[in-house]
Amino acid sequence: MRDTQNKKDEIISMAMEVFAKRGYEGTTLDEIAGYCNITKPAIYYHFKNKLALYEYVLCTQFEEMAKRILEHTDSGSAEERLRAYIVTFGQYLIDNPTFSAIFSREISIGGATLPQGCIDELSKTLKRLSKILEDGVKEGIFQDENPFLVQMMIVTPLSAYHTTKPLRQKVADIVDNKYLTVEFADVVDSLAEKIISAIKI
Amino acid sequence: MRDTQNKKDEIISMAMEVFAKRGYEGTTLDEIAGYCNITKPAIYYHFKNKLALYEYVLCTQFEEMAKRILEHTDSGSAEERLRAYIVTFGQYLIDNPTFSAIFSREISIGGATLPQGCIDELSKTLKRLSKILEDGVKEGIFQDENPFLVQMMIVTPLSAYHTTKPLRQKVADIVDNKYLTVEFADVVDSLAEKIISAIKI
DNA sequence: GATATAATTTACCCAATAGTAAAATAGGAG
DNA sequence: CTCCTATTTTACTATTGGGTAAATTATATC
Repeated sequence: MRDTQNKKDEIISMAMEVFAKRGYEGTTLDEIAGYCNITKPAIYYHFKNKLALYEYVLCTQFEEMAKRILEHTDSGSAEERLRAYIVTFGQYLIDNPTFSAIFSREISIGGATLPQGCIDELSKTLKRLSKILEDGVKEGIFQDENPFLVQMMIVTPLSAYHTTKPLRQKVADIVDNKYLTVEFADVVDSLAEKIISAIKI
Repeated sequence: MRDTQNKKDEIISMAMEVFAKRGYEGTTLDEIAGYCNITKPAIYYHFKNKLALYEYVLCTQFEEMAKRILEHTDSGSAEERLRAYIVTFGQYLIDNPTFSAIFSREISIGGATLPQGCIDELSKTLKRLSKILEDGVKEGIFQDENPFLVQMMIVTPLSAYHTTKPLRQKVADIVDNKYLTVEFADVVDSLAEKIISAIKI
């Protein structure tokens, strides 16, 4: 048999890019197939249908993201773990540049079509964040905060900042030039400090 | 002539709902027409095509939002104006419940397809925010901050929080129940205090 | 009431696209 | 070399959905 795993991986990788750029509805399997130098029915050999491919891509990403966050936030003070939570998420976006568009779009429809697997992974990260915030309160360093809001304050500005580079160029004249050239990694660090200082007692 | 403006307004209103729920690509003109109890070609009498309808809806909303923000942030101390900026945006989402989904989705694709009119309106709000932050620095109460990031810290958590109510229900068991029932207006106030405390000296 | 015009419908066309059936091809095992 | 199975292609179907032309209906004005 031929090396099908490579081709399957290529399909997944290209699918991510196209889904990120065009959204689920705007994506055509022909476009994905084209990037992989295969034809559409070859995709159907590897995946049941378009939705299954999308959900596979989505779940893989959510799993990987949750795994990384949990790994990096399991020890240290509450403040250290909160910082790690934010920075790890930011680093995940850097390492997976197509994820932020897909993630933002799913959030924008309230996760209505998010497969259960993704919701479970999201739950894991939220649970971890809740624990960190709770521990911070016990340590006497954090105020009591709504974890939903803190979660939103972390993931949405970062993924949006990541996707809106072209938009910032278009409104460049409005703002001092020094802010246009900021590295995303610095934005992540800056956000982490702001959030921590916002919830510290 | 019949009262076409009412019907046109109805089309716009229904179009907003459907675009919010399904995204641009996922929206069909037949669905919009159905909600208005008319047929598809009647939409074409009022609008050139699907894109023109979408852009009309989008621009109308962006204009109204920018207008409100500018009106409410033109006097007071930098801190007062920053708080007003955040609260006015939050109130706009409350008053226009379909806007947050549309807005988030546009942000998620980096504003790539955003018509120039919307970019101009967005620029106005960003310019205002930059001015507020600058004034705060002059007043000696704010640190020097990246206005792009502050803008993201305001608009993205609020619009995402607003759209993800169904998602929060799905992960309800993870988090203390008291956080599930928080009113959105309180979330807005809470975010405003956090952002202000984060950038204060 | 007749006429003009505004608004809407019926009946289409056409392109795009998800999905399928069956043939073709490639490569490994015997 | 031959057979078997995995993989992919060719050729197709069916449907959806944006868009249009022309007929139709309603309404205001004279």
